This record gives sequence, structure tokens and C-alpha cells, in this order.
Amino acid sequence: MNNREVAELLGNVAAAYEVLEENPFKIRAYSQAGEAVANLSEDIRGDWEEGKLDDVPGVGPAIRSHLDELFRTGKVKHFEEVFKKLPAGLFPLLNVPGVGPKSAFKLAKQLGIDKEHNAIARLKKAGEQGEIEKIEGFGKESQEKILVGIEELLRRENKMLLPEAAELAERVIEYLKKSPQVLRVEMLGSLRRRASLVGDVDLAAATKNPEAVVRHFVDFPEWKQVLAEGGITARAIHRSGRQVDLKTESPERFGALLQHFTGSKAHNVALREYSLTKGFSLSEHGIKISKGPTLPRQGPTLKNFKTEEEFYKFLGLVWIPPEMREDRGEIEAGKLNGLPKLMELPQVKGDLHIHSNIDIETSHDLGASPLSEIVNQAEKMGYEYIAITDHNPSVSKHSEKQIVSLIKMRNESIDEFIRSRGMSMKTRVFKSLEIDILPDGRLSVPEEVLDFLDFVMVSIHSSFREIRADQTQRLIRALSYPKVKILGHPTGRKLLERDGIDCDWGEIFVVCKKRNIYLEVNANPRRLDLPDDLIKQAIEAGVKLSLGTDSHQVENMELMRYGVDQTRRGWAERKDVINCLGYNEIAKLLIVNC
DNA sequence: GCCGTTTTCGGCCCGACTGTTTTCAGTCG
Repeated sequence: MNNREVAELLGNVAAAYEVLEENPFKIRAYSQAGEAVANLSEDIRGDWEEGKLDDVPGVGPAIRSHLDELFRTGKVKHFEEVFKKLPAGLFPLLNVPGVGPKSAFKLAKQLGIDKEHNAIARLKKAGEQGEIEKIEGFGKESQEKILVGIEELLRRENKMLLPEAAELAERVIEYLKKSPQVLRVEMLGSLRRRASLVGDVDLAAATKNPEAVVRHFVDFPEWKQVLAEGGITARAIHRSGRQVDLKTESPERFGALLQHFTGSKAHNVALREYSLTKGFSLSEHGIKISKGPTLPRQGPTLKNFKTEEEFYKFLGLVWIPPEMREDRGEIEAGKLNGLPKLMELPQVKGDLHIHSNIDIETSHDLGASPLSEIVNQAEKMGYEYIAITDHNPSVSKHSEKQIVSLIKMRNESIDEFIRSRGMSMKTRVFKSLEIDILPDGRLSVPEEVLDFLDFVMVSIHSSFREIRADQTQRLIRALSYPKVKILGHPTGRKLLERDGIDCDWGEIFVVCKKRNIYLEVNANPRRLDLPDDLIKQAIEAGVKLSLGTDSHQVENMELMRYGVDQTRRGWAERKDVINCLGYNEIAKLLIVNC
């Protein structure tokens, strides 16, 4: 059982308790535990194996013992007894937007949806045949809403990679700014927090005339369909099929709106709990002072905030960068003024993961761009250095001797290029190689090859599904070779395609720290690997990071900012990322025997 | 059922929107 499945199970228990009208706080406890598991990047089963379930927020003695039973026996007797009281078809219906536990129960019961596997299809059919509106408590409009919800469910299953969401948002923002009524526009939600995957694009506009701004928004020519248009908000579907929401607010209150809809939900819940202890009640409109010297008979007064900075300051906190708002300790840190000074894109002085088109008959994709274009681009970006990290020559097609001579050939071609450019070349080039880690942890090239490289990057490109202990030993063995300085895209995940490997990262961090090996934050938006929460843990363990775009063509070197976004989500400061060092300093770290 | 800078007992986030049950429950972010 993976995290998503465990989270779903806990969510189903919460929903079942809701239908059965259990204690509301017990319901919330299960639903919070479920969300916490869903947001975990560590494998929860691994946490259980190591006796660390207590570290998961929201998991106390009762839920821990249920999870213990789940991992030992594959099921939880108590949960099954609870579920038995309800139709099994109820649970898939919870995924339809607009359908919660109570409605799902009524629908499943009245429509006789008693199996999980075809529940959504049966609901859809019932809606199309007008069966839903006949149920007490539902009408024609709820029936229509459910059918729209089912469509949205099918569409929502593929979230957007960050750049797709960012580019769509920028198009709409550019259009919105054409209206003189729009005083300010900002991105909201997971997009503003620069999360690796984004659901809908949410935007906020500051205006004194919300109706005019909403009208302008719905007139955007690229909408396929306008879903809703109110006095202060609107929602539309873009021709790409992606949903865009707009919220408006007066400039005087814009700070509170921005804060509220930037989230994350977990951050906001934690912030409200913290604020309540001070007698403040937060909302998207501002802060109500519910305790202390409010005037009698007047009720709580609402305080307005133009900016987020003022909003956080009023709560006794410093402004928290959106990337950090995931309830990972940022409120505590903001209280003590102990927030890190996050690194920024202009501090990046080089790209440590680039593939060229020098043909050494590689095991994986050859780059598309010649070294000359790569260096030109690097100089344009103001880089002091780049690392050429082509894949190793394929092992099956070459003898060891041939591999060595291919690497020598590549070195000569790089050296010749550098000579030809002479003193005018501002960017220095590291000769490296991205070497495959074999299933047993050995490297896929003869050790002799390492002598011809400035440093080595190693990466996993196969056998992603080994069990944790094996995968951990595999990585440790790979990291023990001389000259290995960077572990490339450490988890091997591909967003929306496959999960990363299961591995005891704590052990890997120890090895990296001891041997001065750097963990890559791969900036390719399909990878963004290490993931943000592991970045945070790595930094806490004293491990330093290496940024690389994994570019196979020069255009992709521009994707560095997405890697920087993720390091910021992992609380990285300038000192945590070796790319912030100048050439002389980083050469000392990477080239061990120079 | 969880949790701790007023608490190991007694609390537990806030408001908008929607549709239908004509006064509010359910759902969402």
C-alpha cells in the first residue's frame, strides 16, 4: 500500500464516520491524518518499518495502531466493520467535486450503487436518465452539477506541470492588465507557491470596480466556456481544457485576499490556530480582533491589509515567502524571525547538468546542441561555468576499450573547442559524465574511464521498483566510487508518469555528507528531483545541493528557475547550493585531485 | 481522535456559495 492508498483509506474512514454521524472532531482527526499521509514524500510503510509513525502529524496512538494492523495483516478489522454499515459504491462518488459524504451516501443508497468498480459510471448514467433529480434533497440543478462534476473529475486527473500553469497564467495576466480598472494582478494557490504540479490556475486582481474586471475577464477570447460569473469572482475553461479562476478585491484589502488564496490549506489552518491564541480570527477579508479591548456593542472589528507583509506583521510574524507555506514549521520560524534567507535565481553561477551532441554512442538520449551553442547560451546567461554531463557510451554495444577511447575522443573535441575560442571564452567547462547506476550499484563503465573526467555524476535509469533496503545499498555502493561528486535526479521520479525509488534517504544523506557528495536538484519540470520535502531534510542533515537543468538542447538551459523554485520550497539558502559558488571555489569542491 | 507558549483536559479554522429541506445543511478552498 502506498501513501496515496493509505491516505484514501483514512479519508474513507472520515467520510464513513460523517455519514454515521460520529463525533465531528473524530471525523476531522481522520481526515487530517489522511491529508498528512498524502503530503508525505517518505513512504509511510517505510516509516512504519522504522517505528516512526509517530512523526507523522495527526497520527496518534489510535490511528497508529490501526496502521500497524494494516501493514502487518493487509487490513484493519475495525475499519472494515465501519465500512460494512455502508454501501461500497459510496466511496468512489466522494471524488466527484461537489459530492461529499452525505450526498454520496444518499446517491449510493437510492440508486442502488453497491459496487466500487462501476460507481462513477452508474452515477453518470443515472444523471443522464434523470434519476438523480427524483431523489429527495436533490433537484434538476444538483443533477446537472453532478454531471459537470464527473466531467471535471475525469479532466482533473491530469494535473499541469508548473511551466504549463505558469505560461497560461501569464497569458491571462497580460490580458487582464489591459483593463485600466485592474490595479494589480497576482497568481494564487499552488502556482504562486511554485509547487511541482498545479491543478487550476487561480488569479487575484485588485480593483475598485470588480464588476468591470469580471466582465473584462470573461471576454478573454481564449475561453472555451465560462463556468461562472458573479459580482466579484469568475471561472472559465481555457481552450487548452485548463480551468482559470479569478478573484477580485479592493486594494485596501488585497493583502488578506492574496494571503488567504495562496494557501496552502495546511498553512492557513496552522496560521489560524496560531492566531486564535492571540485573539485574532483570520479570513480572506482581513483580521477580526475577537479578544481584548474591542468597543462594547460593536462586535469584532475587521482590520484591512493592503499587503501580505502588513498582514503577517500584524500577527507578530515576518513575511513568509509563498514557497515555504506548507506547514513545515514556517510559522514557528517566522515567529522567532528565524526564516532562512532563500536563495535566488541571479545567484546561480553555472549549470552542472548539460548534454551535448558530441556523439559517444550513449546509452540514453544524446543531446541535440553542439558545445558551441551551449557555451554561447551559458555566456549569455552570465554563467562562470557549466558541466558537460553526457550519458555514458552504451555498454552492450562497446567493449571497455572502445568506451575509454570514445571518452578520450570526446575530451579532445571539448579541448579543441576551448582552444579555438581562446581567451574570449568567459565560461569554463567541466568534463563530466552522467553514468548509469546498474541494479547492483556498480557503475556501467570501467573504472579507468573515471580518470579522464573532472568529476562524475551518477544516476539511476533502470530498476526503479526494488525494495527499500536493496535500493539504499545500491545507491551507497554507487556513491563509493572515486570521483563521484553528484547524485543526479536522486529519486528518479517523473511527474505524472512514475513515482521515485523507495530508499532510506536518511542513510544516503549521511553518506553524502561524509564523502562530500552533492544531491542534484534537477530543474527539468518533468523531474524536479530531489522533491522539495527531501531537499529540506537533506539540508537539515547538512548535505549540499547541486542545480542542473539536464538540458538536451540549449533552450532548456532557461529552465533553471524551476529548479531554484524547488530549492526555495526546501528552504535552501545560498550556502546550501554549490552553484552559488564562483568557479575557483566550486572547482576545489568538484575536482578532488586538481 | 489529536494535541499542548494559558491546557495531559478540554478544546479543536473561516467564510462563501449553492440549492432546496422556507431557514440551513453540505461542500469547498
